[in-house]
Amino acid sequence: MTAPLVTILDDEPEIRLILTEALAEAGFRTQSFSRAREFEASLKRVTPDVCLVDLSLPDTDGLALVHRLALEQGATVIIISGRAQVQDRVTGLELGADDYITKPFDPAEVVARIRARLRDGMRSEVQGGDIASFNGWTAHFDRYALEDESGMETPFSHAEGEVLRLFLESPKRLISRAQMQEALGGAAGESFDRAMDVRISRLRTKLREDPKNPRLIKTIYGAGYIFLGDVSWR
Amino acid sequence: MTAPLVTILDDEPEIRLILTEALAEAGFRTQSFSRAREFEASLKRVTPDVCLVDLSLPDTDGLALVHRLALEQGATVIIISGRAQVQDRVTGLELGADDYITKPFDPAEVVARIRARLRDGMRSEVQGGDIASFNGWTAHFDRYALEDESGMETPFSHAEGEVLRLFLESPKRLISRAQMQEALGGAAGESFDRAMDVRISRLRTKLREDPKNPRLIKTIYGAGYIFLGDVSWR
DNA sequence: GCGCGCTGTTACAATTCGTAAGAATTGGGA
DNA sequence: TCCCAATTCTTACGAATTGTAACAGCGCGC
Repeated sequence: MTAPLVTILDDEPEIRLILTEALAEAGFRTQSFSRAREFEASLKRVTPDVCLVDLSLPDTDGLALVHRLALEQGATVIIISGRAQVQDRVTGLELGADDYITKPFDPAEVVARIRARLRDGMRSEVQGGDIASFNGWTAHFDRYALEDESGMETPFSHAEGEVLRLFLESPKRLISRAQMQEALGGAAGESFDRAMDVRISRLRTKLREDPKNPRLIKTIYGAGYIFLGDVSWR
Repeated sequence: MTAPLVTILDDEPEIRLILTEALAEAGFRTQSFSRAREFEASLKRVTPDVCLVDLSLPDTDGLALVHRLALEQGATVIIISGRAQVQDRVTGLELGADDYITKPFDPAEVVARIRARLRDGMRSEVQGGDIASFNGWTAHFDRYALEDESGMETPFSHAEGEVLRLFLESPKRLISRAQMQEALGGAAGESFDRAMDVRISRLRTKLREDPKNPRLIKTIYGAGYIFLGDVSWR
């Protein structure tokens, strides 16, 4: 799978530089343009996944460009503009832009917003199911099954999956009982806390833990639990 | 076509009021909630097109809620928060939110951003034909038949087709029982819900699912169903 | 009218998951 | 070291949820 392509259209060289660097670091391919004419010409050759467009361009009406891109070409457009008035933002968005970021901006936020746009392009596509491996096991959350080293699968229930996911999301870190209740949606204070023990117990069984000597799910007496194991998500 | 449904989750009554009015004026249907618990309960009945969520809720960790909504339920989430730091915005977006608006906000901008989200929901819905393929099967809705890998066809009924289409239109996403009733035109509350089980059971048979270990139509106890399988429409 | 397939209803089996209760473990203090 | 109370584990049980077979009503074509 090739990296997503992001184009930058801005007449200030400094902005182009900052964005190019930040995007490259985030793993995107980039192309940058200082003039709308060149940019539009390039569209005949490639289709960027996201277009960053500055509105205040010397050679074109930025809004008209956005409109062409977004509504006619169906491109994903994020406006980056120095104009911060609400009215500007509203018109930009109404004209078809997918997002509107005002200068000065933080590159990290730009990256996060680009990712958000790419995500909902993905949503209908083959979303890479969440799969995590640890110590010989592979947890397939998409199909609710735990895979053995030998390839044998043991199904797990929704409730068990919630616990397992919580562990795999914070391995080698103490997870207090309260945090777990919170994450599992249980209203705190109730007698629900005993149910949590049972969930963990059942999960341990499926992971074939030795009760005397658990290797993956450790109990910290009086504090909570800690999941050991080297997790890698895919 | 009914107006899009936007839900508001915020503990400040004033904010709810402002948003409700602005959204109603913009032509949306709205539902507002002050507590996460109620909100999540309502999701079992309806599927909002966009969820506005305030992060600073008294009864839940807002970010965890956003994560559940966005990644597990596949909902479109816009965070509305008083926290304006770049770091907050980035984490919110990384966790799956589609947009992040900081207070104080202008209702007009909120409306514009909601519209932007709805637009790209449309974009992927322009799927054409009446034929869908998934995991070796091909469903021909035009002639009510399921085609095997080997080309063998099994006819399916109208009722079975409704269920199958619903699944194929939202693969890898939880579909609650209530949503399914809604989509299948069943008046809720009646004993019709058992009929739905039967439809699904029959569909499973035609898909030759192993009752002990279904691979395509998974049951999420207490929540609904989820269709795994990589769907492509033609 | 008759037969056939579709679909909802009912009844009962299977599964999930929280609760309760007793057993086991832990850690502190005598 | 030994004992006790707090905490945690495990098992059994039961309520709620879900699966599915069997049956019945309906509509349609012949």
